[in-house]
Amino acid sequence: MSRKLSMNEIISITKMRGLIFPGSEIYEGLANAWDYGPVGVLMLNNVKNAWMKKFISESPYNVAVDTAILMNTKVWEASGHLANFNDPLMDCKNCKSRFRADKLIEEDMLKDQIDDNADGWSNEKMEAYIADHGIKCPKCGSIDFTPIRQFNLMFKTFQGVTEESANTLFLRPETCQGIFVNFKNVQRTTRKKIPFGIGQIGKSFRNEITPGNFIFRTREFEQMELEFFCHPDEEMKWFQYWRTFCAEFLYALGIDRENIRLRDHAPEQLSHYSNATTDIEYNFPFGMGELWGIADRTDYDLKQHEEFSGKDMRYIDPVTNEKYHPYCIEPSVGAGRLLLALLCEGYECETLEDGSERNVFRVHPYIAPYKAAILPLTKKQSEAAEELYMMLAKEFDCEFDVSGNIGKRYRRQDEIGTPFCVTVDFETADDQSVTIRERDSMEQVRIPICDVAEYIKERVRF
RNA sequence: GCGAAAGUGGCUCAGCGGUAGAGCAUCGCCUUGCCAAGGCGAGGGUCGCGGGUUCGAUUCCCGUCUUUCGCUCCA
Repeated sequence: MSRKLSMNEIISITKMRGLIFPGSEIYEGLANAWDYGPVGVLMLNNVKNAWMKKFISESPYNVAVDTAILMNTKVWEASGHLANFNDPLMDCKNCKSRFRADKLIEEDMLKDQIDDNADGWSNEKMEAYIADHGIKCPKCGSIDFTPIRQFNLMFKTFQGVTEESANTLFLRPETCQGIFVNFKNVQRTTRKKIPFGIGQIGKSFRNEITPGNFIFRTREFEQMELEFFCHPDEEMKWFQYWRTFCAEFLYALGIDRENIRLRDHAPEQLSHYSNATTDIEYNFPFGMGELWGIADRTDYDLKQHEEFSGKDMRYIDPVTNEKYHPYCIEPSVGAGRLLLALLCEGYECETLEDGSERNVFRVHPYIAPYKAAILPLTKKQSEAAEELYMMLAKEFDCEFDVSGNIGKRYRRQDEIGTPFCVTVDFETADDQSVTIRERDSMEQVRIPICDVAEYIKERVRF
């Protein structure tokens, strides 16, 4: 008998066990900011390593980069973020509803059958239009709006010592632009032929209005993105390929197929640059939430950068000499989100045969923060256990714990997902063997000390 | 942004106009012979913050901040 833990229980355990702490906690916190603790950082790194392993190291197609968070502002002009990530918002003072000024104007124009839009208008111009045309609040009908306030989804900062607009920089809202601007560099230096991909793990920043659901949506987050470049004729083939590949990755990590849904966007839902998009959603405790977005970005980005930079972004096929803009398939997943999905999937409260309960984090051993905990049965075995710990710590992340009775220590390890507990007991000195207790089954095997490292390594592979 | 509720040790909470308690957790000693056992002991809180009333405020009042839950917004 077992039940999944609720989000609150997970937040509580992860805080108690040093996985995730609320950000800036001693100063009343900062909404939607979270810090990874000593245990959490191991797990987060393992999530990233798993992605690197499957999407880069083991891939015949892909290579990785790590590009700067701060980029030339022209990048964001080219990508469309300066124009599209910038919403002119105004509130109705009467009913407190919030609207986008440009949308109100466009609706009004539509009503009057004027074929125009408010793109590129200044705030003053939009405010004047709304006043002149007596546009009412669509909600309550009153005409009493606040002035327009710019709400930019990009975090702004300044380079240099003076805060002048000439020095304005933005924290990147997505990592992929660092890849697009380096497309030629990477292709030239790796001599990769199409199709090939460039992956990257890195932080992105979005000034979201929406609150978080724990680490689901944060303003600072880590993306694991692949930009896969292919011939335009093969876009659908590779879109399907990566769509399946990503789903299989999740299943391999132990996520139940029942909790995964692949949702294909309807044509009218697609972004302006996309021919096809699939969201891989996970059944979080708060509902289905997007985990992985797989987008066919066409040749939009390379063409935009070609236009804004004046540099030729085409690929030259060395065999046919065909010159073209490759299409790009982008599977993008949040490291924190994936980790949250694994927490939600793995944390269970299990009722044992004797009626007692244990919290256990059933996670793929590769992701588990510690692969093994080295436990002396009593303090008499401390020295021998410590020796074993020093030996195993060279091979993988281990923990050493002497305090409390053995059962208590097993439970502590269960709560952070340690797959193996290695117990040094009274017989160890005589038979040079130890007991290995497995997390999920709670079963024990006797293994010679010299085989322990190999035994565990074999079982934590991904 | 609106409404509601809540802020007391690491966690869950109790309490009361006279400067704080429990359980769990942590640490130490004893015990320990494989799944949160037991005994003894210890540490840890200016009761979110600011102001007011009062001889005295964790308790009453006002403000403020934060969090949670709804709605709204965003996508």
